[in-house]
Amino acid sequence: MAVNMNTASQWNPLQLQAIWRELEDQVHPFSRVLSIRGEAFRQLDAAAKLFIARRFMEHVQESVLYVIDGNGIDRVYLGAPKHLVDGGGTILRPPGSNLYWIRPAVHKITTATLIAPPVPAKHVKIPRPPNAYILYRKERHHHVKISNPGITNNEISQLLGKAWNLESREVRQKYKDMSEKVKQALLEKHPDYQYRPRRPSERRRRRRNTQSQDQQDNTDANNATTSPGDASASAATPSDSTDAV
DNA sequence: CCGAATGAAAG
DNA sequence: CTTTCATTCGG
Repeated sequence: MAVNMNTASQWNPLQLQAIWRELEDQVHPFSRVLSIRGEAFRQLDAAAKLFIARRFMEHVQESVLYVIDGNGIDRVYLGAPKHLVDGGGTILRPPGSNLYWIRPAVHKITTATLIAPPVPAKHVKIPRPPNAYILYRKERHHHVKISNPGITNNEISQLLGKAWNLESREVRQKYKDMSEKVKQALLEKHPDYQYRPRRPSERRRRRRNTQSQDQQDNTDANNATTSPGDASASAATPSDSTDAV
């Protein structure tokens, strides 16, 4: 496993064909992942792996990856990562190591310990980066709570919200910079991160009314969410009773 | 889950 | 413009 990627394989073309024919038995219209015995895989050099991968790619028409089985079976899989995590599996990459695929946990997980580093899986939810005020509040939360026995979190928010607005631009800028750094660190760790808020529909109904909402109509003080725009959504207001999770 | 603050991001 | 959600944690 050295540097030669583009050099010729130690296997001649005829041998490569033979290796491929054996694996090709697994190929059918619905197979998206190839299974290769660990022992056989270790016989392959870089060029041979590339040869096989390209052949398989002709069938699946997508980028593929070699992934070592992390469930205790001496086996390697070739395919797009998404097919390995579809059923809830996880692909882990211990630092400086190969990729391991962890099965959801069907019957027996014998060698789960093989993969110690808690590298986040593909689809774990990444929390959004905190904004300047959130960092400010987080930093002072404990102190405020200690200083004001019995204070509630909501009151802490009110207190620190006031304090925040009274802070100098320098102080606020300091936290703004911090939030920016936190965000950059997150993007570095998760280059594909994207804030994806759920649609209002798939979450709860009524949200609190903010500034200048005014009392347009006091028939139902509980019903907010009146769009100021037009009459398109006036009558509807679907679901209102049960939202929850 | 909600709320209470602020602000980033998305629609 | 609107809403979600990042922080906190008792209700």
